[in-house]
Amino acid sequence: MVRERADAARNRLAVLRATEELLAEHGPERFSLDQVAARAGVGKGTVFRRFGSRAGLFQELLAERAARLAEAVATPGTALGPGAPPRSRLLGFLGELAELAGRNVALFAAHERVCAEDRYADPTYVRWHGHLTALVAEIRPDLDAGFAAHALLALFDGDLVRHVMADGGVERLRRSVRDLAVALLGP
Amino acid sequence: MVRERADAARNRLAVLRATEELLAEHGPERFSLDQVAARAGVGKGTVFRRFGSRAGLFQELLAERAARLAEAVATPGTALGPGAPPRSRLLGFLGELAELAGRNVALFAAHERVCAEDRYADPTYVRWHGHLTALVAEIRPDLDAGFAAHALLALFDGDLVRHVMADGGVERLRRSVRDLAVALLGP
DNA sequence: GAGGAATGCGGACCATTGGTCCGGATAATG
DNA sequence: CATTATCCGGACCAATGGTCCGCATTCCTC
Repeated sequence: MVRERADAARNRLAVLRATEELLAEHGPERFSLDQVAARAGVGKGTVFRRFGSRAGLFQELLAERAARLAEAVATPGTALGPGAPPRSRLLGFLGELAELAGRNVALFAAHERVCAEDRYADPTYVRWHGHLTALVAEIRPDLDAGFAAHALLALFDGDLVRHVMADGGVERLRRSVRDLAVALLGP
Repeated sequence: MVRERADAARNRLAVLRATEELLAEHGPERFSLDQVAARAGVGKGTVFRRFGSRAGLFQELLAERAARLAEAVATPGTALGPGAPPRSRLLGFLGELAELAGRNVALFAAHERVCAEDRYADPTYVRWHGHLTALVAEIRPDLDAGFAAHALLALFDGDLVRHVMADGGVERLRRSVRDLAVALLGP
């Protein structure tokens, strides 16, 4: 693999930053990739060459935002990492997810909307789902773990998060998620 | 209110039937309203005049399919109606919803996709959500009932349903939903 | 059954937008 | 500075949700 050319790197960052800005400005409203390109001071072709499609752009942005969490989950010895008791791993993970969703509502919404076709194809979703499935299977072997994992991830649906946070902020989201998870996992 | 003209009624039915056919044929793939109009033997304008938008079409179709359930839930003295114990009302309702979702996977998926903008605007969703919220509040007053109701409805996400049913059929869906609900409601 | 008003029809038309393409520009290399 | 591989940009394309209006159909009244 040859090194990324300087202009390519510069443009990639410009596009990502422009997307963030537009997400912040437009909130849940949809915006076109023309706008992204214009904001980034770049041609439309560049956006598509880099990210392949609208979906690719948001997937990459989400992956970037989720990187820290992914690392925390994979590092042994930490509160969320392998070795910790599964129950607290799961609750902790959901808490972090709530934090992440709260700080990136617009991104979450855009990402879902764009991945509606087959969300199971998105790497980040798949990773989260796999993680939760394993934990649920360990804690409540009597449940359909895969199904329960999807159900838990559904709690972070962009519209739902926005709706809940509009009246109660991140605090309410975090508490509601936790209560539901506790109820589901049993004592 | 003046009576619906004969040709209007005929065309409305033709469009609904055409939509059903296309849903059955195309499955989860998206199809255009041009196709619907062509299949119905009708002009595109007719489709839009009747239903207002793509969303309106699927909303009306869903409402039609959900009519029987809505009636069951509202009729006192029946298993799901007012007067029955809340817990069995809730579990029964979810069971019926699973049945409905299983028989209309493509419609559920299309409906969600189209209502992604603001699903809380869809009358059917709102009705279901209200019903569940009331029941949850009665059974588990300690939970955030509105949030829990959204979470329960998320179990019928079109893609999730399709995924679960692909390996286990309606039976697995029904069982998984029930297990999760039981776990959530407590003993 | 005839006449006229009200309503509905249909498909040409529009605007938006995701995605493609290629001639020209730019950056790495030596 | 020359060479070459890579990248850029915006014109272009196709699909599609939605609009519009001249014409046809239906319905009501007499």
